[in-house]
Amino acid sequence: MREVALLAGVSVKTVSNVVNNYQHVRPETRARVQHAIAELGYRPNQSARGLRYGRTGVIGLAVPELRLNYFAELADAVIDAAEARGLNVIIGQLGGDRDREVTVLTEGLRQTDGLLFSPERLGIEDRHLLEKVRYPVVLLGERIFGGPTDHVSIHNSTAARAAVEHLVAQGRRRIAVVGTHPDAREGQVRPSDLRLEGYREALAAAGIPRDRRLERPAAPWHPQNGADATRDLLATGVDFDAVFALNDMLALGVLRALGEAHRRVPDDVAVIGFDNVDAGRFTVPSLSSIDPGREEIARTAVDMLVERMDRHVPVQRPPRLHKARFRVVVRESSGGGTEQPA
Amino acid sequence: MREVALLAGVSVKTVSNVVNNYQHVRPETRARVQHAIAELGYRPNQSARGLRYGRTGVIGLAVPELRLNYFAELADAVIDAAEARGLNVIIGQLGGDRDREVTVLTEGLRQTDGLLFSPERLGIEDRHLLEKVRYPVVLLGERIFGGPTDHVSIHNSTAARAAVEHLVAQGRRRIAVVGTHPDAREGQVRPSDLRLEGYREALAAAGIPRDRRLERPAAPWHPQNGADATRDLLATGVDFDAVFALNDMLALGVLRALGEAHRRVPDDVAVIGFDNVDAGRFTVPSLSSIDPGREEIARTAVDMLVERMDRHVPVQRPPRLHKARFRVVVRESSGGGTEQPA
DNA sequence: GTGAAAGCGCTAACAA
DNA sequence: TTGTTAGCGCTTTCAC
Repeated sequence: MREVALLAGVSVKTVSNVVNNYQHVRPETRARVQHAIAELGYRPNQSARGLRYGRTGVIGLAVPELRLNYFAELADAVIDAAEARGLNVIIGQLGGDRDREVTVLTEGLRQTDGLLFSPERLGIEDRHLLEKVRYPVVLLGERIFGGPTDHVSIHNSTAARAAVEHLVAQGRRRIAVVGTHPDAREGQVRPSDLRLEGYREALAAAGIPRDRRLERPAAPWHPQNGADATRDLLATGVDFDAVFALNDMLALGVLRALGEAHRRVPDDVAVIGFDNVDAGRFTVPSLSSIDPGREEIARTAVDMLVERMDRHVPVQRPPRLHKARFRVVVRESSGGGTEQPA
Repeated sequence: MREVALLAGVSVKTVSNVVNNYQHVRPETRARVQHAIAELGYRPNQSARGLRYGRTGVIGLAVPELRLNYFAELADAVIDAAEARGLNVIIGQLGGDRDREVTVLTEGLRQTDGLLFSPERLGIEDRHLLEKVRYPVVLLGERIFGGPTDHVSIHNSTAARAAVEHLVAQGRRRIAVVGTHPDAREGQVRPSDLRLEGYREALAAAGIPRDRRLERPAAPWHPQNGADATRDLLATGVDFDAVFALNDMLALGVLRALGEAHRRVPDDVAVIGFDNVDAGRFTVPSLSSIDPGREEIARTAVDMLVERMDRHVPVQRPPRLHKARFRVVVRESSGGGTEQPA
């Protein structure tokens, strides 16, 4: 910067003014400075700026794994939402490692002003960790509720109920659910429990008796486990005409296992998933699902974080919980077929 | 930091020593400082560190879109490779926007020491842009060759040839290719051209005459376009017993269109893709593909970048081109089926 | 409209 | 083993 000032024959302050688009700089001076900048290939040192401003303009996003479609699509949306506010995003992978989740949460990601945190292992019982965090955090997901931070989540049970109600509306009565986690611990709330709850509510509302043989455990939620659970279900010989997979990855496995067993989808068995990942649009048949409103989640979370990072906010607001709007997306696997195949 | 020093009754330097795990600190002093740190919730200011060190410890990764499986999986691998070297990663999405690619390349991502750059629009003709870049850049992908920076790429034509040779080895003779880009411009080298070249080489080597009706254009490489191209191919009525999709996204669409047309895979038509994205493991039938060695790509690229960022490297090395090892992954869609389905 | 100087938080060099 | 000082590159304040 000093060199630029020297070359342009001005002070560093004027260079700074030009770089920051300060209004009151004579056009001629501005041009001379810009020329010098180009000449020397000067790039402002962002660390120095960050030091001066007290903020880096970078936020962190911590997710389990980027190769899981859901999180890749979430990260995509978060990056775009952050960009719209002039922020960059550092992405950290937690990798299903509890210790790592604790470390990232308590220390934050380097060089960031705040963190969007989507844990996979931490639960309600770790809520106290959030109390101690010294920088702005917005929580994503369903693992922890009632913490001291802002939180963006989805209508798990309501959306699950809507999914099953859709199956019921298609005339299905023997509706299996794949992906339950039977080893519930007291105080733990997991997406699987909430979605199962919605499933049961929908059955009850339709006057369909619950049949525990139709509730199949599968964890973690990967296609392999969805396929295995479906094979188990088929092996029991119990009758069913629909499957609600608790997420789309499971649903991919369900479709696969049904295909292997020559059950036609949706004729013999209707299938609906949860998350509406891109992959579901490309299967044969295409997969019905619940769209959790990823753009809304990303936008809201970034907005909340920005607000918490902003020191100008006079009063510290109490923590907010935002649940994004969801949507039932009907595709071929549940008898829709109106939507363009891909 | 001053406050911590005050509370612990030491100088800021000692606090610094403790924070940086400097060896020669008396255990008792260290404990006192650590206590003060915990007490005050002190977190080192990374901007100040970055300013002092002349580096931020953050690198940038610029890719077209994170929701495209290939790039999500690449980003996953890059983040892990960077983490292994103590670096964080800021991810920028280029979104198929040429101007944005130019901006990101020339300005870099904020707060980063270097950039891994995987453009989608810039081509050979933009090589000169790379000349002007004032910070370490490693190029990823197949769009630009012969530039002044290090470059990590894959054996496009060789791998494509191996894919088609695999189909030939399965006894296929009427092998279609989906995903060509017919509007070649002079001097442009695109992955599609390189892979098509490999396809033709394999046919020639097997003594199979080339049939232009079997070369189907599709762009961009999305499932929808793969499906459309396959439907077109089917509509022409020309005979074929295998399809080489130039990437896996196209292949998903190919599988879909074949399924709709009741062509059995692999019995009637064998299919192989390129990229080996996770999604290919979960289709019915599972998808054969070319594994481009993502871990190797990520590791090599990060290593090269780190080396260029390191001022201790005495001589500036000439630009290097590393082509990662690939692997033909045989799954059900090309008559394999030995690999575990999911 | 432009310049001079102070200081953001940290660590390397040196001193004690 | 610990303390003091200078300065990394920038922007803010206050002169001019």
